[in-house]
Amino acid sequence: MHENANSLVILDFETTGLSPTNGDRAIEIGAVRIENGEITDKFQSLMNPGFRISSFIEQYTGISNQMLTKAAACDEVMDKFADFIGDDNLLAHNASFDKKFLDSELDNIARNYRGEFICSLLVSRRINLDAPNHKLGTLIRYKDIASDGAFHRALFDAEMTAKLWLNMLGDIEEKINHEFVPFELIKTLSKTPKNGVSKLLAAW
DNA sequence: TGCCAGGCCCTCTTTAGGGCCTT
Repeated sequence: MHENANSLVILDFETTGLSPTNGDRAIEIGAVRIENGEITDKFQSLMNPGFRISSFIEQYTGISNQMLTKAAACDEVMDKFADFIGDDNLLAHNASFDKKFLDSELDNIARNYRGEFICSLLVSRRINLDAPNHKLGTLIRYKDIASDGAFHRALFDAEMTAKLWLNMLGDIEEKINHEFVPFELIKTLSKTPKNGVSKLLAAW
């Protein structure tokens, strides 16, 4: 783990599709940094993938081809984003998706990161047992978290994921004998079968 | 031409299939 275990970068990509191995690219990155329970920094940028995006993605995200022609290239934006995340640990909602795009885009420019990825979706499935489902928008409503903006834009989704995360940390804190939730506990929790979660939290 | 993601997790499971999530 890196030096500042209290600092976490919560990120969200908008992309041209689901799979970088099929040629999909990132078109927007949004991220916030939280330290000691507060948002202390943010990053947002559109990026030009070098080809036209589908009308489905234009509609889904509200990001148009016209907006992207004016944006900086992916390589340029991702270089700045690699500086932003530094060595912080990382979190995303369904992290396996954002991780594969982060890895792919950073591979293109020979950049890297040293932080560890954790996933708010995997944690939610273990602690929000009564939620109707674990989509980001559903969980925001389920938790009564105020949201005023457009889902499926990168910075808004990153901000909402951060609020959801802080809310879930509060729930976990109430169940353990710690003043804060250790990163190691989150990693263990993410791999614990649902029926073992109560016992795990009680043991901390 | 025709193909078109993949990790997690449950179950009527493990010699597998399918739903959930992300764009």
